[in-house]
Amino acid sequence: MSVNVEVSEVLLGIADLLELKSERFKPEAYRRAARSILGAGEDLRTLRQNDLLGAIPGVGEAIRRKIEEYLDSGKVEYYERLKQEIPPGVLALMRIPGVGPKTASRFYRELGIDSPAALLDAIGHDRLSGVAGFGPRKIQNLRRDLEKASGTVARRLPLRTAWAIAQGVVRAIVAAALVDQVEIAGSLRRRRESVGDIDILATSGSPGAAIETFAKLPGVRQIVVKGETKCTVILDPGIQVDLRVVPPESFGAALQYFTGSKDHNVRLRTWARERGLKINEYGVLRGEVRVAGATEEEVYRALDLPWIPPEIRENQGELDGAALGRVPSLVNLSDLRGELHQHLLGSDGELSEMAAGATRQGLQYVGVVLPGPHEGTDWTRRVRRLRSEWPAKGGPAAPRLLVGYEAPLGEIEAMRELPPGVDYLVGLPGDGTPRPPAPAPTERVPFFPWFLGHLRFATDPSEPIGERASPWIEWGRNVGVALEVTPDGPMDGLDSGSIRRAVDAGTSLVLSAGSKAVGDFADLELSIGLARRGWTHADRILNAAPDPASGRPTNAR
DNA sequence: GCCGTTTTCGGCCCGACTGTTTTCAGTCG
Ligand SMILES: Nc1nc2c(ncn2[C@H]2C[C@H](O)[C@@H](COP(=O)(O)OP(=O)(O)OP(=O)(O)O)O2)c(=O)[nH]1
Ligand SMILES: [Mg+2]
Ligand SMILES: [Mg+2]
Repeated sequence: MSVNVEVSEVLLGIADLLELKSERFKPEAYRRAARSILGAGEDLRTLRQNDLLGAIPGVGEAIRRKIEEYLDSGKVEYYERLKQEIPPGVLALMRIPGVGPKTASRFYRELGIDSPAALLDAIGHDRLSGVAGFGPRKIQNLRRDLEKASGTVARRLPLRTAWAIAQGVVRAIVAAALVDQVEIAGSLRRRRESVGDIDILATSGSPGAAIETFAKLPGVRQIVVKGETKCTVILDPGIQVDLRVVPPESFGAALQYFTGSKDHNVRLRTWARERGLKINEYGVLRGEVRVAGATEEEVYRALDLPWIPPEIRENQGELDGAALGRVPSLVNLSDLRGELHQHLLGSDGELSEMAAGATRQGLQYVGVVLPGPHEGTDWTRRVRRLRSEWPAKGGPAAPRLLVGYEAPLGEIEAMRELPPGVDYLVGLPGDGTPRPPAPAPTERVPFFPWFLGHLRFATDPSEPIGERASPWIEWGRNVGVALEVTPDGPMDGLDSGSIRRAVDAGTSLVLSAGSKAVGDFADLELSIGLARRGWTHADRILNAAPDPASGRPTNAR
């Protein structure tokens, strides 16, 4: 587990314990610091070396000291002391839906209940009925959730999985024809590598009917909450989906609210308040008068801010930049000229499908990557056939074919010339490869265009990707090789923190579609999103260039 | 505990939904 995750968990634990002690403001301060550390995208040890721990938003003197204590000793004394005061099972009570610090501490203090199992037992023995504030509905809901939740852990979903499910839900909502505008919001719109739930915003002339329809969608296992403007359901695989419905004139304000992040929202709302304005999901208000709300641009403009791309709304400096009129210019889907990591499956007509898919996506070239061996007549035949069967005669719009050769990194590194018919190389470091080879002396490095592909720095989601990616990023810059970004996450390819470090270091990137079907380039949108989260400009991206295989070094030195 | 587009001290975002209440606390987004 990365040290950032470990420290975040300690801080969240402190927050829970303080909240059980009815402490005000401190719990939120610890939670904000924890979120900020996760979103920082830089290893805490590195930040500490550069004396930058205090630069993390929400980390001040006291939390900085606790982080240092953890880095030095693996423990935080304050946390250990707090834990002595409250049994661990009481914290587990707070994970039950609808049970917060107030309820959990009442269970413990008034009824001696110190774990979810003890709660279920108490309900079984009817010890809750008659206790003030616990009516039959609450008891019934608790029983249901306790029986259901035993053994299950709340898990976050990989971006790509959530994206596919969300598309399906959106299609179903649109098909029901009760909504006008629909947009995916929340962490999915911000393209976080993993998301806790799926958030969807809609406008509708008949919000009540829209919500009823949503709650009855096929695959809905449980309706968690359902009201006039919002509905939360659990889908069959145990995935939570939040739908929020607002009137059209509030769409922009609601999208801004529902996209988050929470810390971005809170900061924005605080700025508004300081200017005598109020921001909520219905608009920006001066007194009773709404001065903005239909579009996000309006909302930000009401605070004299430029629109901020969703992918960087993490309160990690984007607001301070925007206040100075500075918003980074990020790579767009339309900047991509091609895709460099397609494989052949051997199916009939796959090349025309691939070319057609590329054309639909507006791509000018497609790189088909062949595995070895690259010698002998067999290889020559494969390449010749590929080139001759590529539908080049499809008119001026037809994408060009590039041919790549992929092999284990050691083989690629040792190559002194490109195999016959090949335009570029793809080096495969292998799963979990901890360190790159020593950089070759400059004069021995031929300037072939190439990149590192199929990156898998972790073989388990708990492993620290960012930490393992760092030496490769540096190596990539020094050797002049790009690193691949795929939409798969969070274990494959680069995470956005690593991407941001790569951008800062001057390492180039290749954005791939991770195609699961021939000619399917749609998930390039997710790779773009990850690159945007890493504050990437188009000039850092190899396949945003008109001719990525021109033979130039892939990086400016 | 953190922080500064009038504060280095005094504030700390704002609203929906539920269950229980006879007017709102708690939880969640
Ligand atoms: N103003 C404000 N907005 C919030 C708050 N909590 C959540 N939001 C907004 C911003 C979030 O991005 C959005 C959706 O909430 P979620 O809990 O689903 O969070 P998010 O999607 O960002 O992350 P997730 O991956 O779901 O954990 O609602 C809050 O306390 N205040
Ligand atoms: Mg969410
Ligand atoms: Mg949500």
